[in-house]
Order: sequence, then C-alpha cells, then structure tokens
Amino acid sequence: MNGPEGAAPLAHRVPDLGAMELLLAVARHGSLGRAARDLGITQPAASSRVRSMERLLGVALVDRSPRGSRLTAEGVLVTDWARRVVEAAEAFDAGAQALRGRRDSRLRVAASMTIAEYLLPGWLIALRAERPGTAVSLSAGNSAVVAERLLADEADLGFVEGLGVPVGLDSAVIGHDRLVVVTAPSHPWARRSRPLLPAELAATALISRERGSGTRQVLDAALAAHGGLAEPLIELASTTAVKAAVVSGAGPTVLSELALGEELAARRLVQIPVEGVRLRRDLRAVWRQGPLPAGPARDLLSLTRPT
Amino acid sequence: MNGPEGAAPLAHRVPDLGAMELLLAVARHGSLGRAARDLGITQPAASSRVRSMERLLGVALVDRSPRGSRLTAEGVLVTDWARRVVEAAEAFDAGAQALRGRRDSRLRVAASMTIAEYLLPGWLIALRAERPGTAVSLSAGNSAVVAERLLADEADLGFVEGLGVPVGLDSAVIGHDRLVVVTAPSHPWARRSRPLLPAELAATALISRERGSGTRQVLDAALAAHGGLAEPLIELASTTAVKAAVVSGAGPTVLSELALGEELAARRLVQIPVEGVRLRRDLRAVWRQGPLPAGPARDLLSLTRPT
DNA sequence: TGAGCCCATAAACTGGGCTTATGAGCATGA
DNA sequence: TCATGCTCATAAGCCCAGTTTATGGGCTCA
Repeated sequence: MNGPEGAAPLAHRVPDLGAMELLLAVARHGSLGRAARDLGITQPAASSRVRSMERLLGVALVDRSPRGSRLTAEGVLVTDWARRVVEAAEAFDAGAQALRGRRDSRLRVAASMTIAEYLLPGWLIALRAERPGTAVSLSAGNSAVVAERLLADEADLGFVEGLGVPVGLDSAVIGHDRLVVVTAPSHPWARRSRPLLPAELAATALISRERGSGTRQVLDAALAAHGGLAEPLIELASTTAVKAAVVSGAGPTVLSELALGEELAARRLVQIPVEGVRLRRDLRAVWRQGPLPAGPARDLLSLTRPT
Repeated sequence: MNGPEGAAPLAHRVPDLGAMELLLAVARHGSLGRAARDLGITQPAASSRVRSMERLLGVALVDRSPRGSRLTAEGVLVTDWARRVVEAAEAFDAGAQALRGRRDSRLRVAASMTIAEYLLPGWLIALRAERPGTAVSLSAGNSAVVAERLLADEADLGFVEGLGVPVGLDSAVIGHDRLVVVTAPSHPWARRSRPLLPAELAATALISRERGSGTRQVLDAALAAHGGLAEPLIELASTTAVKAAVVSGAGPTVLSELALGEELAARRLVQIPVEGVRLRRDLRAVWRQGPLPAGPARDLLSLTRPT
C-alpha cells in the first residue's frame, strides 16, 4: 500500500512540518531571523532548527551571511518539495477545521466522499482567502445522504457526483470527472498500441468497488449498450484498497481520475485509452429547490464554477 | 504565497507526520496495537497518540472495540487527507535521499529543475519499489549543466525539457509538458467566452521568468510567427514568485502545467484556452551518445517511458 | 566608530512522546 | 466455567528535541 518502507518510519527521515514551514519562511524572507519572527519563535530556535534539518538531510540548504540567508541550489529543490508537503497539510487543516465545525457554522456543506476528499479542501482554502471568518462545517456521505441533509435544512450547500439530481433539489454543474481504465504497468493492456474497445472492457473482470458506489453506477450505465459489465474479479470497500490491488498487479479497474493523480505521475499505474465510450460524469453543486443560495453558500459556489 | 495564515503556525494545528503515518497504519491493520508494532512503537504510545490527535482535531477518528479499531466516517476522510500529506512527504524523502547521494552512487542523475521538482521524486519512489537498494544521486540544473555533467561522466542519465537535444547526447522523449496561460480568477481573460488568439497573447505584457528559462524559450519560439513576445510586465527569478504575483492579480503568465496542479484545483488560478498555438514541449531523457544505458539507468529510463 | 542588521553558541527549562507495568472488556474453546 | 488471547486504557517515570534567554562576533552603512 504505502510500499514496504525502508525500515525506519518516514517521520524519522523527514523534517517535521514546522521545520518545512520554517524553510519556506526563510526562502520568503531571505533571513533566518525574520523567518523566526514570522513564525513566532526566536532567532536561535530557527537557526538550530535549520541546522538540524541540514544534519538530517545531509545537505546544506541555506547560505548564511552577515547580510542574510539565501537558499543553496539544493535548498531551492528541497524547499519546493517541502512546499508540496505543506500545501497538503494546509488542505488537511482546512478539511479538519470544517469537519470540527458545529451546527451553528455560517456555512454547512454536505459533500460526496470523492469531492470531500479531493476538491473541497482546496475550495475551503480559497474561500478562507476571500472570505476569512466564514465558519464552515462539513459532512460527507453519498448522494442520498447529501440530499437528505439539504432537505432537512441541516446543510446549506451540497456537492454530488453521479448520474441524476435527487428530487427536491436544484443544481449546477461545476465540473467533470472522467473515469479512466488503469492497470499496473506490467499488465498486458499497458502494452497495447490501440485503444481498448468498449466490448473488451465490458467483457473483462475488473477489480471493483462494492455495488452501489457512484463510480460503478456510471460504468454500468456506459457499458450497458456493450453487453453490460462482467462480474467483478474482486469487490473491495474503499478506493484505496482498489488502487492497492491494482498496483500489485491483480487486474484492471476503472476509477475517477481525481483519485489517480499520484499513482499515474509515479507510473505505479498506467492509464489505458478506451474508444467510443463517454466515461464522464458531472460534478454538481446542489441546494434546496428555489433561488440560488445567498451569503456564504453563494461565495463557495462561485469559487467552484469552472470559469 | 502561503497565504497569511490564521495566527498559529500550521504545525500546531495539524498532527505531525508520525501521527498521520500511525493513522494510516491503523486504517490498514484495523487495530491500534498492530499499527503500533508496524511502526516499531508500543501499543500505549499508539493509543495515546491517536487520542491526542483526536483532541487536536476535535473529532473522533477511531471506533475502539475489544475486537479492534475501525475508522469512523470522519476518520476515513481525515485519513484520506493525511494520506496525501504522507505521500508528499515520501516524495520529499525520495528526493532528499537522492540529493544526499554521493558520487559513488550506482545511479547518478542530472535533471532540469522542473523535472527534478515535479516528476523525479515519483520516479524514484517507483524505482525503489522495483529495485530496492539502488543508490541514486541527483543534481539539478538547466539543460547546459545537465549536458556538461553527462559529458564529463559525472552523471549516468539526464532529464531535460526544452527545444533541442544538446550536442553529444542521445535522447528519448519520455513525455510532454503543456504550457498554459493562467491568470487570477478576477482577470478579464477569465471571463472570456472565446479562446485567446496567439496574436493577443503575443501582444500582452506577461509576468515572466527571467530570460533564458526553458519556459520562456518555448514561448518565444511558438509566438515568433505571431509578432513575437511582448516585453514582460515583470521578470521574476522563480516559478514560485511568478505564481504568487499572478495569484495576487498582477497579470497573466504562461507556465508549465506541471507547476500548476494545486493552484488550478483550488481555483487560485484559472487556465485560459489559447487557439492555434502548440504550447507543448518534449520531456526527454538524455545520455552520452552511444548505446542505450544499461543497469540502473536503464531501470529508471524504463519507468519513465510513457507506456 | 557606533548603530543596526545579520548569524552562532551556550546553558537551562519544558513538555510531548516514549517505555514499562498493569488492568479491564470481550471472544473463543476446552 | 474458566483459561487464553486478543483488544484497548491508564499510570508513572524517563528522555530528548525544541525552546528561551543571554551573549558574542561579523559585516555594512551613516
């Protein structure tokens, strides 16, 4: 899953988040002391922390001079990698804050798991930048749960992916989500020179989410005209488990491209082109039937509009 | 840049990497005790750490029972967010290890900054999974530096993005990189209904990297037929600085899509379609003229091949 | 030449996270 | 019914990483 790591836990081989934040601050300010002030610690603390980071990594990160500190060439690279960790942590933070949010939050959001996992944290960061002080609460569930919460006035705005709009709700398409066929790089399909035909896909036993998942519904519908979906090879409960099985070579699957960023980039999985099927679903914002939402819900909605 | 945060540093609002790793292990194993063993700590340590994570986040993450522990609904979501942080940290680790690598490493890689920053860590993780024990050393620089290191036999394999292949080297295209026009969401271009014309782009003053960057070369060449690139609005030294300026609304820029993942997803930046120009550049692996590399270099090369 | 930046070092404090030791709850099977 | 074996929680004590305060040295500029 996370790969059989090299003995020592990751946390012992990598600087902690505070150190990475500090490194970014040093890059921004060009000075250890100012970076320290920015983070609310003293200059010696920053100095020692950067030093221990350099010791841990075995690389000089910062060129110190009496006129300030600049990153070394290696430091620039390390800082860029650190920035990605910190950004992921910011998304975590934004999500976690919304999860903690209570019923009296100014904006109560209900979202499908996929959207809550991959898209919502980014939107919340953007919302915080534009409208700081908007308290957001988040609950996640499938389309039915989202609809229920909206209709019961337990949520102001919802997000769902899937085929239809639940009754009693109005909606706006805010984006699209392609489903893609993926296999391990060692799978025969990875070496095909021609796109997969829908009938071939339909006839193949896939590693699959359990019946009822949104992904599976869309796939079923798209392949109905091509003989219907074959019985799954295995059914697994979570997207993560599906990915792990595919990576280990157990077989092909179909997943949202949102769930595949990392795996495709690192070529742990490869995407198999398919011809003649629209494996695409709408991502929708939904709200109680009536006028477009106002206030904080409107703010968030306008952030998520494609253009 | 990182946004003016809400007072307390991120590191105090977010569990540390060790805690996130632990949470992933609990999700994998379904038991605090087994997760603890997996990470080489004792069960009480794991128990207390999960508890303090729940206290910090204000959310119950784990359902404890005498038969094991399962994630709560909120725990699943938090774990997914944590997984992304841990993955970014793994990429950091892979990159940092390569940076520390000495001259006697079995595989010496030289790469352009863009590739070293965004793609190489993922490849290194994949390489470690397939060929554990391959010691990799990394040095980063522009195309000229990469070529120089290869020709001086200080590197076994190089990666460059750009227009031509330096003399004395053989190469293989391993992927592509689209350059995209982006602005802040508030920019007038973000509300255009029709694609931008090349001549319009050429006539507009952009926020730009300094002369000599690969991105700028490609852009120059692509727009030569449309009147040539206008004088930049500002020239900045790093991609990060360019992005920050664009986000703050200073003007449009053209950047590699590799550098834009996070910003586009969170709609801090929006992509402006352009018609009739191929803003695309090859990503190439390069090596000293002669036969395809063998050994570890071959292993890495085959990982990076598109298919 | 002194003021004002920069950074490094030293010593002392603190607390979070660890371990060891123990106990309680629930299943399973003799 | 009672022992075994898994689960997790609690308590007490240790240790070290990261902190602060206090100090000093280097460079630049007025």
